[in-house]
Amino acid sequence: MPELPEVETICKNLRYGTPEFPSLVGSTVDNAQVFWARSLATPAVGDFLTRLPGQVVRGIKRRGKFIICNLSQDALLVHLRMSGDLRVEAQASPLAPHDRWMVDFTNGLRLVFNDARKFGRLWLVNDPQSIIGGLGPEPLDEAFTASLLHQRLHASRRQIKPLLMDQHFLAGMGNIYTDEALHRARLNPLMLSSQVSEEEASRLWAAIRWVLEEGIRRNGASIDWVYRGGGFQNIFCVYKRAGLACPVCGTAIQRMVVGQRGTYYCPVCQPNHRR
DNA sequence: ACGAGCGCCTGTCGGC
DNA sequence: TGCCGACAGGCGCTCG
Repeated sequence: MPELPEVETICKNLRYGTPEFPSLVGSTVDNAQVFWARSLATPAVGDFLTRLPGQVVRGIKRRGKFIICNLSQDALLVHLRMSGDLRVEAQASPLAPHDRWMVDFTNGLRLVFNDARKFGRLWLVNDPQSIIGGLGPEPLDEAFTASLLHQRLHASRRQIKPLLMDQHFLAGMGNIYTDEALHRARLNPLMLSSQVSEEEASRLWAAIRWVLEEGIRRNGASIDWVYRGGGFQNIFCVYKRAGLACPVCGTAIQRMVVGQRGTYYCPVCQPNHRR
């Protein structure tokens, strides 16, 4: 579910606070509770519960789709996967269905992880690199240039869509933003990465940056019952729009399956010339 | 070095 | 109304 812009939005709320709650930064952990043990990837629950109390939140950042909460000793890493969500609230608030774990702070704040599908994961580690070390470039970093993208595309011969969604190739793209970026760049999702020209790579680079930046500007996309408040879904060109008119040319958007994922594209704007 | 299939889970929606 | 399959923002595994 959440892709880079949704994760960034959640991160910002934790880091800077919201109208309702202040930033988590500076808070000291009082205690933690785990309601669904499999949400915790590492360490074992007992370790987790004893290591956390007393640690202070030093900072909160994002890498790809990971939320990294730097503590005085360790780092807390959260991956939301398909349906995960993090919220801050007062400790008097009632728990909600699907709450999987929570951390209470000595200042009365509570961080809660809600995850209907139970795919989300949490790690408490000394070295975050052990978890996120294999991630590809950060798409909004200055270091991620059009020529780097072109070069990396030519390093493999894969269908472009699954490659863009491979977190080792590029960190943060998911199903929605990939479909939107490919449409904006006028590239067919099945196109082989090694056949993307320099000009096409340049278009794709600009499209990736645009959809991610616009997604962040609009606080992500709200699709289901989670991630309320985002607005990116209002400007989808292709995603979940099968049968509707392409906003560029008016042709009916089509759906196909690529790499086991529902894939939306315009057959006219994104023709499949080469395979 | 690839892609396909599947497991992990719960909820929603459309068709019959 | 109720049941049943398809599908959903992700990712790691095995198997050709």
